[in-house]
Amino acid sequence: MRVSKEKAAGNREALLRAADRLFRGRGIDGVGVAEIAKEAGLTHGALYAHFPSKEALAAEAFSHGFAGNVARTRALEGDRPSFEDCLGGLLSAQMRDSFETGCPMAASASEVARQGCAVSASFTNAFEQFVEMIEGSLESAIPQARRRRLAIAAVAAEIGAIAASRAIAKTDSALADEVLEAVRETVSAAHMAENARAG
Amino acid sequence: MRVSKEKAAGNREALLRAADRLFRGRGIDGVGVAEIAKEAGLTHGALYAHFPSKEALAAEAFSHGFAGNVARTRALEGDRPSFEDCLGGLLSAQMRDSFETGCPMAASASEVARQGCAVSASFTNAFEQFVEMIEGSLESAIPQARRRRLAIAAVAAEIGAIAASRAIAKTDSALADEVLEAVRETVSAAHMAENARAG
DNA sequence: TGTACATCAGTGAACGCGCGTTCACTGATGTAC
DNA sequence: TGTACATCAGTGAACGCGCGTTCACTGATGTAC
Repeated sequence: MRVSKEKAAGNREALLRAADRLFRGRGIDGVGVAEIAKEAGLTHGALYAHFPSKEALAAEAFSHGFAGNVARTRALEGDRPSFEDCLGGLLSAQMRDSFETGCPMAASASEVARQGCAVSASFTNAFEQFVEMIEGSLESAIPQARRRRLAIAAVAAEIGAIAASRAIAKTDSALADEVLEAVRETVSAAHMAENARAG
Repeated sequence: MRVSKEKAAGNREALLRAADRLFRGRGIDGVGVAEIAKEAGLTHGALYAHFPSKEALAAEAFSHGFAGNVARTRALEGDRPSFEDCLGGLLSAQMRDSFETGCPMAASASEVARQGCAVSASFTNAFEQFVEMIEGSLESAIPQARRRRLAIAAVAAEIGAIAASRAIAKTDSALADEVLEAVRETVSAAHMAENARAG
């Protein structure tokens, strides 16, 4: 039966949150639309009143989830965290172990490459936003082009480090921790080199 | 009907090659056992004479494919490529665009985190081998612990860079290229800093 | 404000399909005599 | 070397199941009068 506009908007939001959580935890191919709808307190048919297809839902859920992570990070780290603070927050065991709230890009990077354009566009958009956020934490003495380069590398390295650390953790937790630390230290070293160069 | 031992071994090999190729291209969840068997010239039932389950096949296919990539890389780059040669070969548009022969770790990093122990163990093993290979390209003036750290970071960054670049390529090919270059330059900068430090 | 009615979010059965795995069977291979 | 037979790689039908999507229907909501 028909529900109020407010209720419908709330249901849509619930679908996005459920999809985001489940997709991060088990992958887009690993979760069915029925389970998403059930978690949102609906039946699967209702999902198609809000989204034309599972892929469209995935694309929107990714954007939605990423925006949530950005907001949470901002609240946690304040207005102007240092570059090293960012690295520390992103490349932590906590970020690795929280599948459903951790970095959505690391959770789905290799999967997105096989999805359609809508999902790729959401990923790209999130990547750009993420880069700008990291770029903002870099000292203005470093030329802009070099800030951007370092920020891009930091984001890409973070994605690889978290994804690899997660894949390894089930087998060798010491190595999984080592991966996070190695990337943290190495990106930080590149940062210091840029600072030294900038004088 | 029964086939000769040689033929059976050949069929097993064909199954591994087909599984490796298809899993890299479309993900483990994205390919069915029937298609793998068909590509190997068999029916799906035969697969279970060689592997106890799809997951076991995935784990072995991953190891098999990774070993193939290592052999191919060795043949291409000779005995002692420089660290920068390694980076250039790994972080190239060619490596990004060849889904089925490119880096298997980048192709499945975020997926492996959700698979069982067997797949995780294969991934971990490959990661370690990869790190040792990169470590071998570093100057011996750098202390061993620092060589290892840099090698781990390079491998993790490579995985993230290729996976992200693939995810982005469908939407923004310029940014996809920028990612590869940024990681190449940044890891190279960290390498130079280590060399300078080592004197 | 009260009434009649069009709208449409949500339901749940049904669609065709492919999934991973099992199993009775086949028949060439490999072995024991 | 020749023969009888056990082995087992491979076949293909069948298992139960969940998938994404569609659709006739329901009934509360929102609107027009």
